Amino acid sequence: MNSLEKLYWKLKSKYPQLHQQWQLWCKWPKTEKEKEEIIIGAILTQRTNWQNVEKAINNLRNAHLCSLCDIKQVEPKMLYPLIKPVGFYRTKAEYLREISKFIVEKYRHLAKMAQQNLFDLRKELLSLRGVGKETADSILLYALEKPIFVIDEYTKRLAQKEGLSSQFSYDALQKLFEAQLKKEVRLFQEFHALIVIEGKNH
DNA sequence: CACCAGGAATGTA
DNA sequence: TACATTCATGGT
Repeated sequence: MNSLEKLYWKLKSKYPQLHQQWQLWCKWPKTEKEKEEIIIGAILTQRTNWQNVEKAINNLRNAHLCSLCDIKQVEPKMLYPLIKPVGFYRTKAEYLREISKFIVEKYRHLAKMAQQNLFDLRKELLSLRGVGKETADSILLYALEKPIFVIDEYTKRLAQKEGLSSQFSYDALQKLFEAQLKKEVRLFQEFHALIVIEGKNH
């Protein structure tokens, strides 16, 4: 077992059950609707905490605007009051419309989208406004179930603390994780979730 | 009022 | 490619 595998098992035994939010993100299998909510959540969670995202997601659900197809149809302004709790709600409403429009018009639904290869999908996602590496990779891993490791601030901090690498850029860490772990979607999902839980716990 | 919260976009060497 | 700076809001 290498150092990353050891770290995974250490965290897994430390947190035998995932925090509420991560039960959805790591759930298996997911419905198409749940996958769409993951994408919506990935945009909304930027620069805010999950508690606020949950409020917004609930508002969207109650308004029957919690699917990519629905969001694509409505004026972004309709989303303002619903997603207000997450902050940056004007910008995020635009981002949601943009990604929904892109996915629905190009692929129609996520199952179709997931057939596209990882490299092209990542490039497409990164070309959208409001989607950087972390958000793109979160969508790829948790909604499209592609084997790509998500790096975030918690991952960087933990990597430094554990002395896992000499480089801590996004790309360097992603390469490291993917090289030392089996490229299994479930493993990548759960490991990243555990890293965040550990990070928030400190 | 200050600070926090799972970033992204742009500029610079 | 990597690091620094700038931008953008509501909750506590």
